[in-house]
Amino acid sequence: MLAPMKDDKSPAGRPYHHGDLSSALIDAAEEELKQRGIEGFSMRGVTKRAGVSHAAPAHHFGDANGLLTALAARGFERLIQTQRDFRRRAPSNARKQIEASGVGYVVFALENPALFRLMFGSDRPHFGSADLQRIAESAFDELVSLVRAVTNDQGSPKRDGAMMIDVAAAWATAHGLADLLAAGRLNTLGTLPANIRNRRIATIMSRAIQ
Amino acid sequence: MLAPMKDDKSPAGRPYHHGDLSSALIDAAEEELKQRGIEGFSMRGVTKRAGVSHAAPAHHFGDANGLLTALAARGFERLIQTQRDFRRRAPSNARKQIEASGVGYVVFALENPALFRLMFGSDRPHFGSADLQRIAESAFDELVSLVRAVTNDQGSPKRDGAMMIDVAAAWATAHGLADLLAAGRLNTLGTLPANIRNRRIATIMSRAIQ
DNA sequence: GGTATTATCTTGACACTGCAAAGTTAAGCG
DNA sequence: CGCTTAACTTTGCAGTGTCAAGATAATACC
Repeated sequence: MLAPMKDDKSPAGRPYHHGDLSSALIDAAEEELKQRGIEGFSMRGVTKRAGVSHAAPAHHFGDANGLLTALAARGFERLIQTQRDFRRRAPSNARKQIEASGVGYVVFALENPALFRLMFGSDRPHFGSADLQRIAESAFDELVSLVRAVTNDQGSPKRDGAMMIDVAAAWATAHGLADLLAAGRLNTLGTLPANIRNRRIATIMSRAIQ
Repeated sequence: MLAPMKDDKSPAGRPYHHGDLSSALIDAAEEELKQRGIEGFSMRGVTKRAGVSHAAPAHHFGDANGLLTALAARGFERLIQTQRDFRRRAPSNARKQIEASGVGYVVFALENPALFRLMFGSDRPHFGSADLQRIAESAFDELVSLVRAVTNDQGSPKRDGAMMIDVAAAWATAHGLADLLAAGRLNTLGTLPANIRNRRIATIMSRAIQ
């Protein structure tokens, strides 16, 4: 007679307890987002990918927006990382650093368009969440310190008001290029080979800080 | 005995044929969009506002995205109009004109944040539609001719490649400011009084064209 | 080790959504 | 008047997010 084989699998072919469902759901959610975009994103699609029931995420994330909040936080981590990668390969002077940071921002958006839109073009993540707020703020803080480094390099540190303009100009330039390119709205620039495109992005970034 | 009173009202209290349902639906859709955002937008909510059955729009717009396409087209018309309004009140020299155009772009986004997001941050409108494509292109063309005017003013007209950089820089700057400010992400700038804020936007715009 | 508790996951139900099909009303036109 | 067609309603269906209740496994405690 057959043993009940209760040791590792349920009759459905998978263990009742997933083990690491929380991060598996974030992975599945990113895949779902990549393939169907925010506007096609569905919780039941995510759970299908992860092979669990449609109500499984509730315990970990509350509702769908809770899962998207965690996904957005992962996005900000990756954005920061991409910017650092580009800065590491750039000359160490402050202006080149901020140009590289802007190029990293745009490259992130091009490599993760749906995630970028979740982070900056959606109301679904809960931006009041402590985790998300902290990581998003730290991305902003890096920008501010880069701008400060530029103005310090120039000998005469600017007043706060003037520096605020530089911060707004730098962020807006990177963000505008990122959003338009990721949406395919700026194809005269977007269809160029990556290295040439990135040089031009750096040129445009350099104008923002004066 | 009662007359069937078939002259003007149905038993539901409204005429069976609306008369101008098409534009009434676009109005209702804009209100729905303003109140619930793209991500809360629902066709049934729109028809409730317009006081018709939930399937009434199908005849005029096909599906929900068809209605959003018409709404996006109205958005581009209003964007162009706002930019023209700001240019009309600005000095006629080319640089001031492009600065004013950028300020108009941002002001439009601040006054119509949900519409702006529909136009630039959504995949739902059918951007291949002839009407929408034409009006969106004409907005882009105005930008290109403004940039050309600047470079012509400077005596030596630039080559196409250089002008393309100026176009990308100007659009990205305006778009980045618009998107970030409308999303409340740039509050050091966004919370200033409108006239001061607009002067700073013009300053940032002026850096984009060199 | 055995039992109670708690965390994790499933099942079922509900209201809402967009869309398609079929029916109803009115308008245009001979 | 009658026919055709446009405009709108009703009905039905599959898919969605969320809630409540149940099932199962891990853990805590004795």
